Amino acid sequence: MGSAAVTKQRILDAAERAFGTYGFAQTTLRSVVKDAGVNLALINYHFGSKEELYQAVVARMAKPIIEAQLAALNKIEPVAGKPPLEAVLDAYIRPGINHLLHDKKLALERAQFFARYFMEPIPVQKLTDREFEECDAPFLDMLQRAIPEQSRIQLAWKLDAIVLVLVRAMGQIGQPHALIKSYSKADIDAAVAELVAFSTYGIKGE
Amino acid sequence: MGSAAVTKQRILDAAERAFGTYGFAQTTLRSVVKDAGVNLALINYHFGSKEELYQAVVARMAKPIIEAQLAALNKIEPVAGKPPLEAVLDAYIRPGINHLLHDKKLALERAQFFARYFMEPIPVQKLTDREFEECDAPFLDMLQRAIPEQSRIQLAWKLDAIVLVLVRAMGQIGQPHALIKSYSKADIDAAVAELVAFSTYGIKGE
DNA sequence: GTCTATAATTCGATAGAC
DNA sequence: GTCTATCGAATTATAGAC
Repeated sequence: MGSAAVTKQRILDAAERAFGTYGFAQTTLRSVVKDAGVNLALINYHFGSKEELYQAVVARMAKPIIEAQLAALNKIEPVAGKPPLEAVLDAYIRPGINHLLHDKKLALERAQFFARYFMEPIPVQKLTDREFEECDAPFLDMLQRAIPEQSRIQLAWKLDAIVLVLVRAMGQIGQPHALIKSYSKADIDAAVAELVAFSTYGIKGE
Repeated sequence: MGSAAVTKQRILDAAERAFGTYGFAQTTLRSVVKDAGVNLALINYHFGSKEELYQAVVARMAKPIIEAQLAALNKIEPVAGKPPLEAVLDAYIRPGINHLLHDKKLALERAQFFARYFMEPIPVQKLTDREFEECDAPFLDMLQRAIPEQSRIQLAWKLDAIVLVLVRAMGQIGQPHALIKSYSKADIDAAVAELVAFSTYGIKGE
């Protein structure tokens, strides 16, 4: 890999940490280049602007998660003509956690960025509106087949709520009362099971 | 009320709107005074700094909500020696929503501020760490009496998740797929019922 | 208490040398 | 591609008149 590619990656890594910790508005490009060990002007050279840097960080993170989620969704086997609710939620929750936490050295910063990403003010959210959009529709379709008696609006806010809880759980790893106790595979699997159960019964409502 | 008190209130109202819409970092004091119709220098005269203004807004909002939640908690009647889970969650969820949405003219901005408040980066959260702290312990105590078979850590992350979902619901009022469709009492009551059900079954996990 | 005017920083972005 | 140096804009905070 050429030194330019290395520079871009160092900037993206440092930006991920900064945006995840301080949010978009409170992140300064000067702190990013200091952390990355590169020159200030290189951000604008490689990415154009602060907003485009943010979009690049989001895009790099979203791509593998969406691919994993859709792959899991397509593997669901219907039971009695319906996809099992628990399987749909598992396909939604597990790939994101697994991918984000796979590399233990990067897990915390990825989780924190992901948590912060969903909590930006609307003007910042508009910068990356369409990144995860392609994933919501197919999951909502499958949810409606799993629970036809609930409206799409009900399922939509519940799915949104699950993303929130999921993101919250990842952002709090290591803190005293966190759901995910450590980055070990056992703790992660246990947490996923709890999240899927919480979501399944919460959504089913019975 | 003297004109100084009017000025302070106008600043607090405008700050609530701005902080709720743009977050702490992206809110400029210039936009606040423009919205409030007062002079820029009066913010520092009355509140000292941007951070202290933010703390004042949070304190004004938190006080009545906490009082209402604790009052509702104390009214719970045990059934067979245990407080009913649904009653505990109702006492947690309903007072906040009712107080925030009571005044229809202020409901949207209050809800949005409340949603944004929970989603600020850690440096901003530190400014107001202790505001809602006194409310968590008594509710966790009551939850443990309601479901003794679950650990305090399990109940803690689930209660935290419910706050998140609640806050999310309030912050999205009026948007297309929102849980709370309007500020009418009927829509609010319906949403509270759905949230309580979602939380009850999600927490119970069966 | 309220205003005008401005000080003192800080930030994103860029020009131009290498 | 990478660097230094700096511009121009925007911000918080404040000094001083009224």
